[in-house]
Amino acid sequence: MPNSSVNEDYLKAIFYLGRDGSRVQTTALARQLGVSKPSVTSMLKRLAGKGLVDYSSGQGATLTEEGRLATMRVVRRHRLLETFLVEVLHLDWSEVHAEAEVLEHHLSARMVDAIDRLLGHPSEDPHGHPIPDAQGRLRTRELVPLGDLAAGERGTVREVRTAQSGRLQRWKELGLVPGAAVAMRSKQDLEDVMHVRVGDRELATGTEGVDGVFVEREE
Amino acid sequence: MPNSSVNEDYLKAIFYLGRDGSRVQTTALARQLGVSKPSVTSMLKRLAGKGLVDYSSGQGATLTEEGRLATMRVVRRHRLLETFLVEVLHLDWSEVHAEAEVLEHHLSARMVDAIDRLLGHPSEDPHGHPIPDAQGRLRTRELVPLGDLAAGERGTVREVRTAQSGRLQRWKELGLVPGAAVAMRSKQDLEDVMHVRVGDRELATGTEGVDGVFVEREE
DNA sequence: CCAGAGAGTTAGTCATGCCTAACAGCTCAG
DNA sequence: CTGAGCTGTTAGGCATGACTAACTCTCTGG
Repeated sequence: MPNSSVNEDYLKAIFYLGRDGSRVQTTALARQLGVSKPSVTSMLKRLAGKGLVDYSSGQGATLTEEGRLATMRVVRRHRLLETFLVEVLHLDWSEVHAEAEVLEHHLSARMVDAIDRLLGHPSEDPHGHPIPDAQGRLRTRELVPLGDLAAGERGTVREVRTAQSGRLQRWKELGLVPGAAVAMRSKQDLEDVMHVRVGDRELATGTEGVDGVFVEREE
Repeated sequence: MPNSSVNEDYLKAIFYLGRDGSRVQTTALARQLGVSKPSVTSMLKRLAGKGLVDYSSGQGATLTEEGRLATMRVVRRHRLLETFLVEVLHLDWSEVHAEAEVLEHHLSARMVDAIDRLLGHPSEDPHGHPIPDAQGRLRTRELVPLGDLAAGERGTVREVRTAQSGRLQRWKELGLVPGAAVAMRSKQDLEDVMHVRVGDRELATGTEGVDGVFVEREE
């Protein structure tokens, strides 16, 4: 039995919520997926039955190795799709997430290969997320939230993490896209205001406004 | 509620089986869709409840106007997808049907428009099937099965109708593709053998071998 | 110490689609 | 005219994945 669409959504959510190594809580999954807590409990049991997650009542869930591989295949499809939608179909950077979210569950291996080939085997998607390779390996980088830069520090935007198209649109207008050079000018932590140079423009913002923008620190 | 994937498969099947204007039988649908007859009965009731088909017990089913429009939207997505898979992703003519069969249920209006635009608003798919326009209008043509040509008659291949990739592959090798000029040389009806000129090649075949190849008669 | 907030579970339901078993009605061959 | 072979239906069940109601458990604050 291949994984169903819903199935894959749970795996992805467990993957993202458990990135810090912690076990993923029922409530966190319910919130993330927009379903009730009992739905999560019952689904975790089924996923455990399929060998995709480790789960014991009340202790949260983690992916098994098999579950992690299955998740990487979904993430690979998602990120290749986003790249494809932007590069080939010329859809907007800020809109492609929702499309990819649906289609990622329905692409055959043949189509994934064809897209990968057409795009020249890209290593990251338009938002800077690394694309897992066909073996499920995912490149990792040392990134920090833009807001974590100290005054005077410089860096380069590498990833923008959000599923909200409005935020993406704003960041695009501000020049906060992967590759952009940034420099933290000053921070007033008490008022939650920071001044950041983005390319050759100045930006004043609160932490919330750039939450999800990740940069590589300049050495 | 949008139509589910299964839902759309039933509508398509009713559309194709009912092209001749007849009401579509439960058994025919069950065979076409590979499900049991009771499944069909129960689904027809639900489709009738949604106003997509006319159905009364024991009398077969037909599409309502609303059902026909919904079907045209699916057919449009399917045929645009096939064209796209061949033209852009360079998948083989004979393989794309299965892919399109899945994806047709999951394309947003935005993606359909993007594909349509990228392809330059094509009027037919790689197998020669007309693509319904965005308003659900479907061009109709006077086509006859290749095997119906009388000895001496000429024509042009316009559509190849089959979901079997092996048949498509064979026809491609034989040159039986949309646009090909054909001429019926001779027919031995008793032995079910006909000799057809395809482009500049000679082909000897039985009716079965070219069942699904439709031609436009030369005036 | 105990009340309330949260986390998490069980129990019971529902909708969607699928299945088999059983039965009813029609038609046609012998 | 009778039974075999269709057609099609009803009835009852199953898996998936969701829900609400109601419960337990644990932790924390007063």
